[in-house]
Amino acid sequence: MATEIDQALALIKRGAEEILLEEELLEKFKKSKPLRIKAGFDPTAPDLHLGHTVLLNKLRQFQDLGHHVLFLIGDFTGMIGDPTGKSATRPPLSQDEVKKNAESYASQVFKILKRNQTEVVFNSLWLNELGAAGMLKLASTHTVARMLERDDFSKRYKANQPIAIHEFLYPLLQGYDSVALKADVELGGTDQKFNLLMGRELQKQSGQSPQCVITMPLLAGLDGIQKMSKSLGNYIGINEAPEVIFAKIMSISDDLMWRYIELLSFVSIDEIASWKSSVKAGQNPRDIKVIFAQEIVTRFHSKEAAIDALDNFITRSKGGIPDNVPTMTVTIKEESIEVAQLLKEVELVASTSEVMRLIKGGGIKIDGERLDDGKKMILKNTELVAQVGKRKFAKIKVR
RNA sequence: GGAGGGGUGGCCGAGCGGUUAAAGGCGACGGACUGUAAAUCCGUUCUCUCUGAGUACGAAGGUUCGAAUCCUUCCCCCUCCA
Repeated sequence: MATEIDQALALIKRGAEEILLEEELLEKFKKSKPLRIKAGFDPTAPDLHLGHTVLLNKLRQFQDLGHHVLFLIGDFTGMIGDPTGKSATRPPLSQDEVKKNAESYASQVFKILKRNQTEVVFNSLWLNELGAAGMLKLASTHTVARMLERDDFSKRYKANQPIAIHEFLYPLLQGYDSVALKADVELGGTDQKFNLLMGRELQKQSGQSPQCVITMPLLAGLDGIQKMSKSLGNYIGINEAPEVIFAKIMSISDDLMWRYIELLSFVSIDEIASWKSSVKAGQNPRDIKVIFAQEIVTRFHSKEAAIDALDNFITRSKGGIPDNVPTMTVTIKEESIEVAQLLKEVELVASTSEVMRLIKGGGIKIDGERLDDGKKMILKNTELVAQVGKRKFAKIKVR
């Protein structure tokens, strides 16, 4: 019996940054009844990327151990916007929008989580009830000095950056969520540590046994510097096309590659260690990336898609045009259209000015031929394959 | 409420009446090299009907032949005092 719990603990510990307090978690496991595992998410339109899956995978592990996941959508706290990072106050979303976004979450999240062990909850349910009086009572439990202990706040304070009063309320509300949900465990990124601990304190104050806090490392974005996020454009989305996911993984730097593998791969720790030693012995790290890219594409698409993506990748690296480039159809009124205009039309580039620039640098090819004139006219009823840079391709039909 | 400092292109940051689409750095993008890695080198970096034109330095007005640069009002941020 003891060994089973030890195994469970080991599983949960893998990849986790920190567990507070581990002994308490062990105690909770020993009670051998399903625990309530909480994790909070933004109510904004979700476009899940690999960074989110670090956390989701961990939730899934809890489910595999028989526990119950409380998937919290912060539709109330979303009005504040978590001050972590740079987000400011956001306009509140309408009920319809929240509902739509929740559905969108469901369609993505259940690629990882088990439906029957997941409960989707909205914090507006209890936070709307809290009222001004409740809010004041909550706010009175902590001091400004305590709030300034939070790394993010103190940095901004020292740097003379503004901190709005309501931002102080965010951690309190998130903590109150744990009270309302009677959470046993809360998961979050390392940047959430302060907020997660707030939950413990508030639970203690209201006589509950405090939740355990598990922080997961933040997955670095493709730039290797900032955390992965959609707004920074350094992400790999789980809904992206197989070839795109594959290509993005291949472009990860060698140093960063190992962090991705450690946080995202399901292969055993021993296996990863053997990869590392073979690279050390001279194997091309690219080969490891291929294996890893296959695993990820398989997870979110299929085995076949992963094989195709690899073929695609090989073709491209030889300078060829891959088989399955996306096809776009452009309908024009005139008899012909300028290439520059056309490329902008299909959103291969952001502006015609950009086309002109790229042409000067030799970055655009049409049907494999380098383009040197942005004003070249393309006639109606023609088809061509356009390439922008090394990675962007499109088959364009002009009608 | 009072005193002072500040708001420049994705970011940082020069410029403080004309030669400024705005130095420099970072980032980003393209090219070469390569393993679509790193490093390095070269080029680009507001838009458009692109060897020309139009918009741009918090917002709106004004002074001037000419303003990011001077004046007025407004908005926002920071510091100190109350």
